[in-house]
Amino acid sequence: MGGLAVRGLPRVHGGQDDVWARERARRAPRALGHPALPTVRARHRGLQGTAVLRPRGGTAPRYPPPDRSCLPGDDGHPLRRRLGARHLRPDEGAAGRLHLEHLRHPGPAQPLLPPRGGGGQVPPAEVRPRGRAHLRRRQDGDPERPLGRTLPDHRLARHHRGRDRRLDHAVASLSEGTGGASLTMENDRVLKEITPKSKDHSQWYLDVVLKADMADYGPVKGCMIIKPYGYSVWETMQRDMDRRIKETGHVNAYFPLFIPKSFLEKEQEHVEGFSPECAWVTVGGGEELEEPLAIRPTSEAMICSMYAKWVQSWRDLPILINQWCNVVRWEKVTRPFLRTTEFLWQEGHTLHETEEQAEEETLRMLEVYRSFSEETLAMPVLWGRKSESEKFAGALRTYTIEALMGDGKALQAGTSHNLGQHFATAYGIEYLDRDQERTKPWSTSWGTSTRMIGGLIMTHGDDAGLIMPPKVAPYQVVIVPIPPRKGGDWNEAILPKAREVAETLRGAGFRVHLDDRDQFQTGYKYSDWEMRGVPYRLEIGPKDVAKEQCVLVRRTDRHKDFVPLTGVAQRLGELLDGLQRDLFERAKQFTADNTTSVSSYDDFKEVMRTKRGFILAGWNGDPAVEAQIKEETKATIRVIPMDGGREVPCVVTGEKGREVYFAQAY
RNA sequence: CGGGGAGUAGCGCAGUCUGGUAGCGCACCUGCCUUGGGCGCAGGUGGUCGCCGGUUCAAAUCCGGCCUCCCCGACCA
Repeated sequence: MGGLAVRGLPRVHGGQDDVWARERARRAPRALGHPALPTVRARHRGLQGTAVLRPRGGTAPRYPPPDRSCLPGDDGHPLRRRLGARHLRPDEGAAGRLHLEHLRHPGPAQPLLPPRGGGGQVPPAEVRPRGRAHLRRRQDGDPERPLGRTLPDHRLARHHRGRDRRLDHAVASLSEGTGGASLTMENDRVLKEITPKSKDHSQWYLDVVLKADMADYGPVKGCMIIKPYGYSVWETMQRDMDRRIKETGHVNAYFPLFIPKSFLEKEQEHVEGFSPECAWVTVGGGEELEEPLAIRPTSEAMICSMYAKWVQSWRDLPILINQWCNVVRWEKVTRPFLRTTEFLWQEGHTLHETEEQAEEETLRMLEVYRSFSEETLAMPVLWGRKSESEKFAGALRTYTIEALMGDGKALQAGTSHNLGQHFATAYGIEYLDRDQERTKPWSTSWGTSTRMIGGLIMTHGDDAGLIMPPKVAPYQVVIVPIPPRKGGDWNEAILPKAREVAETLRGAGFRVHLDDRDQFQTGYKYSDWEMRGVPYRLEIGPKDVAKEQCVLVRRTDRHKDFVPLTGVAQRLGELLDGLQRDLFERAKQFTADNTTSVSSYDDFKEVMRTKRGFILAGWNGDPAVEAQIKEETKATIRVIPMDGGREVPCVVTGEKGREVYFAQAY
């Protein structure tokens, strides 16, 4: 967050801290039995409250503090979270009960009002069936009809058949086992509401995205809602990427969403590439527009048009502008984060005097993407050049980073284009150079999007749900206080200690959440936070309080560390660093294990039929051969190594070729 | 855009074949009870059965049309 302070403006999250002071104050009296303030109003007021100016500088926190204003499951948040599928638990025995789970924001720790009816007894209610049936029955005027559910025999039989099938299904899904769950252990009571990765990778991905509360479907195909938990990841990624972009000399700006049709049509190759997926606005203010407006699929057309106006002299160069925005591409097949009709991204657009400078810029940003992906997301990537058929519409050369996903398919996670002078020509960008010659500048563009979140999920997640790399985790640690056995009030001993630990860790700059919901048992909370990928869980119970210690449990393997409370912040920092490293190494190993070098086309096909992954093979440079391989194996050239690749025979024709990476693309 | 599957309560589903009272589990609400890996008991709330039309005394159910979502294939970040 340190880099985002703007001179003369208050820090936004200073205001957030203020919100939290109010929140704590709000909660305190409630525990003593006073009526709670209306949560939503309190929160709302807090958000609008005056931001607090805080001194800049000082010790930079090890991890940026979270924007806690909108995290679900956090105290007082008005949103509730609902979960999906349930499965039969094996140890439920004959009862065959189906289980439920649900999260909500915490209610008061103690009842605010005395129980109704004196001793908490519920007055006897009229016995009625559920649902609406009884209402109609009242109306049918037949007082003799029994209350409760009655069905004609044949319907009753059908009903039982249905229920049996349901139970059979539940039992069957259990006996199929847990696949390759890294967290599976004896007596694991974690319910499987997530399809195992090994069973159906696509379904696993969707389950995780929805149930970990990252996103939800909207009313329009391909337009998802990024929920607070998911958006928090994006914000953290944004902060990190934005810093890297600025460190390399760029500044942010914003260009319009609507692009006149004529603008888009100026670059031939560009418009051909994008017109199939363009959304058009043809009516405004109730009238047909004279010229249709494209909703930006990318902003080259708009930005280059403006650059034409702005650039007169070599002294105006380079222009180094980045923009954070949404774009729309009308996709036929959509998946949350990976391919959505509307998505959020960052697009940089630069102008340079020489080809060398443009190329240097293109490669510099490729390196920014590579380091961001590997250092921040712990997502290892291959990087290199795209083939002609895969390059950006209108570009001279396209470079990319590609990550290998768990199902053996490659994900393009960021691209950087040297646009040559194509766009300068098309949009009439000219300037007087140092020799007083009229000259066209060289342009570049580069982008990364919310798709990276999809890559993040698939790179690290397991059968228990998400695994968040510490650097982008909305919560780096969640504190689960464990109530005392028998009668003890956890308000007295455990919670105060837990709050103290939370404050200590927050003070050390960690993103911390204290899960003090009292309507859920600890086991439920464990599973819940595991599903959402929180890197470390901090347990603190009566035994721990007595020993002045706590337990830090790692998300990946549930390894436990018993840590004295005095050194908990330092230890947590080490553990998070370690986990960030481990996640990267683990993913890197996976990529290495699934990169196969082949010398015959038969081997190529065999690998694509079985394990897939990256295939390193010779290619003679002929687009026809590339197309043939795609046709026959689904694999495309993902990356041509920066040095052009080793000289080896072409895997199809046997002619002289260069070694390139193939894979099936997302 | 082709092939497959699905729209019934917040979620997961039965019921549709054979038209005749809107159901189950969980979630949610209330009270009690529990809490070191998804507690338990009791009582409650909640649904124009995706939309439009048709057949019928009567449609979640039969017929026609439309829409949406998911999965697998051809294009893209």
